[in-house]
Amino acid sequence: MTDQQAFFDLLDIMENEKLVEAKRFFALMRSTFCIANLLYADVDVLATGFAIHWLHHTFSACAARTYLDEGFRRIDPILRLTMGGIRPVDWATARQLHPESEPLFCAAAQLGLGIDGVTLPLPTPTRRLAFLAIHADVPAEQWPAYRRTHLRDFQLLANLFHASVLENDNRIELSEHGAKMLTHRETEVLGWTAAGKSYWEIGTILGISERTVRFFMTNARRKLNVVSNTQAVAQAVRRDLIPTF
Amino acid sequence: MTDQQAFFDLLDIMENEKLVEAKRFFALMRSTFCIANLLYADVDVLATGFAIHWLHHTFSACAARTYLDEGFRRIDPILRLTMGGIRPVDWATARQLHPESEPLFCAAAQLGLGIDGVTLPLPTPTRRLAFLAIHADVPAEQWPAYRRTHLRDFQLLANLFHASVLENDNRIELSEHGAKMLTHRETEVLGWTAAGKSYWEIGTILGISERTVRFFMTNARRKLNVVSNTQAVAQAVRRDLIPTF
DNA sequence: GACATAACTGTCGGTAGTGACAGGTTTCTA
DNA sequence: TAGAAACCTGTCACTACCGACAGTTATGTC
Repeated sequence: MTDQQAFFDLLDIMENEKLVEAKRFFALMRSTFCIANLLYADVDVLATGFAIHWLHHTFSACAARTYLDEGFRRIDPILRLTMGGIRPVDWATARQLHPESEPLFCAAAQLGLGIDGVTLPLPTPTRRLAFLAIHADVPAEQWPAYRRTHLRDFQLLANLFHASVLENDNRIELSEHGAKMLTHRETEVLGWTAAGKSYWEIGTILGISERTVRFFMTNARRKLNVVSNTQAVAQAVRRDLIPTF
Repeated sequence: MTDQQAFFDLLDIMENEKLVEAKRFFALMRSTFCIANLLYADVDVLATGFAIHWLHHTFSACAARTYLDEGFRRIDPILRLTMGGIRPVDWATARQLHPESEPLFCAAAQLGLGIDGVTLPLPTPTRRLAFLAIHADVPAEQWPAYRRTHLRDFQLLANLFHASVLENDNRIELSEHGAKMLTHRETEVLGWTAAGKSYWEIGTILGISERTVRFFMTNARRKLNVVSNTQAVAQAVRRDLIPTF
């Protein structure tokens, strides 16, 4: 089987080369398998609005724009299923499970995109979640057999590509580095917030203005590198930064 | 190829059955591939000393005792590499990279265990890390070809088994507290709120409406007898009602 | 004297959270 | 077969939060 040999060649590359560019990986995938399009995204699920760390795809600019403009992200059942588990997500299955997402699939059909594909969740232990979406280029009737044969190939290669991306991601973890100490007032205000007090109440308790309470909370949020008071309190309690009362 | 068919049968089982017991998975793996032993462990990397959540293996009691008694865990280079990345870890490679771990491999040889095997890291987004160690039962000279052929099978099947374990593990959390005050959904929503997510984002993550997220949070607030989400999270973290992430 | 840090205050506009209203389904147990 | 419990959804009115704008004063250290 020459098919087999192509896979093994690709496997050798993915296992032995330190860095494999997305463009190259995608090209190799498309030449090895019957793939129409690929999409790889690395998402920080801790950040607000799912901050995307890393994104590469081979879809047309038109298709990408439609997806974003129509707000399909909000109803995309594939995304939901991908975020919620670690099993491969079949697009057809996702479509069946969420009939409300028909507009998305109709739009995809109009753009000439097939509906046969699979998305592989690629979790990491650091609360980031990546996935590789694979859009097959085979007739619908051949899809089940194609999927069954190549899912294992996709899973392994996706994992190796994901490993390559992570290993070459030089981002510095700011959580430890930027963890400045909180001032007295910041600790105080955080403590009262954890006790369920509103800004106005805390201002009254401490004899300062509501605005100033907000100022301290904003500083605390920045120092803890979080986006909401709730998250700040969760961090502070876990790190034992505020006294229990 | 009957070999192929056996793999596909196993794949069908792993994809379609809700719960696959470790014992059965291991038996199926051993009958499908030339495998001597298997070990699956699910580890909480945040807990002190790597608390093991879930563990199953087919090694002999003697081998397991030797491993523990000799403190091999501390010098086990396979474990290190597994914890530190997401690529498959070859035992031979680990041995080469860490010559100081020779005692471990010598002991393994004395117990009649081969040294050809591979360990697959299986990360989750919740700071837990599992792995499946596969100890091959093929002559050393056949190992490279065997590995190349079946690594993809192992990767996919390991992922599916891991998914099965995770999906069936969520229900036994908090059992130590006896009176489980919060429901599963309430705990889940509280956890995401502590992570700084908005109602809309949580709804997207869990695949439910924003309104329903609000419903769960309202119930959680009432049960915890607090007035704000922030206070609820503070209480929940202090009482260890939500997992740390 | 320049600089850094902590404490403090005001306004505006937008988004997120909150309570109270009123429904629904599924699943399990008495 | 009734009822409880968990899960799920919608709308309205109101309040709280949050980022970005633009400041002041006091206390230190180099």
